[in-house]
Amino acid sequence: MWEKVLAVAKRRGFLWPAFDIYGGLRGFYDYGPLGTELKKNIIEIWREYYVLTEGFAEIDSPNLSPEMVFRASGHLDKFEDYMTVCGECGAAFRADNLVSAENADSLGAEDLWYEMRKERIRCPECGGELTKPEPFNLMFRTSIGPKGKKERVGYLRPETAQAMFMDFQHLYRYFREKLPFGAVQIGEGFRNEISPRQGLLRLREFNMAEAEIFFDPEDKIWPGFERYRDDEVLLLPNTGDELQISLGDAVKRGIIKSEALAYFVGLTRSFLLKIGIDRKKLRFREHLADEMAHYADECWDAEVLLSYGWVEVVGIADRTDYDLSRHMEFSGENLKAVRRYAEPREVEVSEVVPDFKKLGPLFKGDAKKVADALRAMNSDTLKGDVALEIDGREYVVPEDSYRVEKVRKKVSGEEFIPHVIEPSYGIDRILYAVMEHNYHEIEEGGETYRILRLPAPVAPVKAGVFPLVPKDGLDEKARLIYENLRKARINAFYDDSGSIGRRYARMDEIGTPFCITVDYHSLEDDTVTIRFRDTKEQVRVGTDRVAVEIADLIEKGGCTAP
RNA sequence: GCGGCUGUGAUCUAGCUGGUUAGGAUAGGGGCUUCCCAAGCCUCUUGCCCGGGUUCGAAUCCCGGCAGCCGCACCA
Repeated sequence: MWEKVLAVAKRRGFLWPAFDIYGGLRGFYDYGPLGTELKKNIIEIWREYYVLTEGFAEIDSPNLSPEMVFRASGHLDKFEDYMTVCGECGAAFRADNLVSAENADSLGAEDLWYEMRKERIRCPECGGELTKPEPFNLMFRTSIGPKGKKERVGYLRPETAQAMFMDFQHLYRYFREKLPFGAVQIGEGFRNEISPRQGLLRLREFNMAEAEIFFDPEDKIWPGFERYRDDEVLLLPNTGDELQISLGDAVKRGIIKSEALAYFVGLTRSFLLKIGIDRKKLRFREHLADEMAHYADECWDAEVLLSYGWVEVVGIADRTDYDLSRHMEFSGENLKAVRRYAEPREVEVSEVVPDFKKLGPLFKGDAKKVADALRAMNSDTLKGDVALEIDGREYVVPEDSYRVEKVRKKVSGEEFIPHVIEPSYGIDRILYAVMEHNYHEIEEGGETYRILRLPAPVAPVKAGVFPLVPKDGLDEKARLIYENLRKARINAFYDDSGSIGRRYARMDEIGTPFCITVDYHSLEDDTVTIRFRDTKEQVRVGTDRVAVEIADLIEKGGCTAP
């Protein structure tokens, strides 16, 4: 099946293997003119959901990041696996899975190699000799800046998400310090897959659309949940069997842990159906504990049934406070939000008050550093002389150079690290799925007739415009209609070659929902026919009404006569 | 990365026990014809995955690479 879909995609200009004239390279595709348009339309509808409807803020950040970002995000550690290969049968294994040491996954190449030899580990498949473990990271590494001292290690991002965490402070302020809010980013991600396969399903450079929704972990009630509460979804929880259930009930029964997460399951489902995913071939599967990403606490994948089997197209993960905490730790910046009280409260807190009259003479220029360190200590347990270590130097602070005081303070709120829910969409996979789910073959007189039944809003070409025959002024009239459609920002396609049937067929194959034909009748009463892809029905409308009608039909999304 | 199968115009394919200008169909362009669903006629365009070897001569045999499919492994 995918061969057929990809064959049409290639022939008609949706997708081409990249670098084709040099033999191609696995895991890279070019989008042709129709594919680019289709992708654009899918992304535009995604924006309608996330940016226009939800009011989330879209940002756009670099593809290339300095190393520290992925130290903080965990991608460098968690994703640097050590691979060992069998010299006999060629099977590859993760070295840390073979050795019995408890901390195996944190060992380096040398230690793993030592362990492997100590335990006399051989190939679990055939008993052959294994090679020394080699680090393997799925991120593309490069260097930033000129060679030499100023050179820095950089990586192409494996997800767009990190920028939204790093920009948290800006975003928080942008949203007037109110939670929940969301940020989105649409862009490329890069993963150096060992073995890309199956067309668009595993690319090394791919398009993703991600949203990060920041919220107060004590308040996972989601304001707009009503919108999807009664939607029936097919769920596959990690604890039991597949079930059809409304999202409201799924939350009530604890199958999905929060309304917030369930909301994005509902939103995702609505989006996927709108762009043409077959509702019978869509389910949401909960990750098993051991397949969860290092940052996730709960994760539901939207999966679509393709000829390859069930394929993940969207991951909706509860990333908790993992990312913000890590970036706080690695950057030293404060990435917290404030939970404001209705009324500022008076609270009594104990505080360390350094006595500079004593500290000054004692520590001279270091006095301020010492005082800061003192203030940072737990005032409840502080007593007596205090030994401090700052920047490798030891200080002993005598008991009489500070005091602990109870202070009454006005507190207007408390700080906390927001939690994050992340719906992450693989655009390329979705685009392929939309094509496959809408690809139909009809046998007609021994010939195979292909129709791509794309919903009108995603179809790359909205309308074909034809003169029934290219003479007697029919062609001029058709060209005029074509021009008018384009002026109305409707992507139309003019064609006067060959027979009318052939032209309809061409449009059907690329998923064009409507065809407008100028016939001899048009010359008399200034009407033309609109032909509907899915039913081949035709209706007549006035020439001056065409652009409005088509715009209206696209809006409605259907592809049959009204 | 390993193993199996495979690679001929845009697509499907013939040729592949080595031997002239690689044949067909579909698609595509131009023209004729045509009053609504791949009709017909004329005409034209595009190809042996890449590199090396064997040979007088390679699409054909051998080696390597690249790519595709399937299986294994991997997949934050």
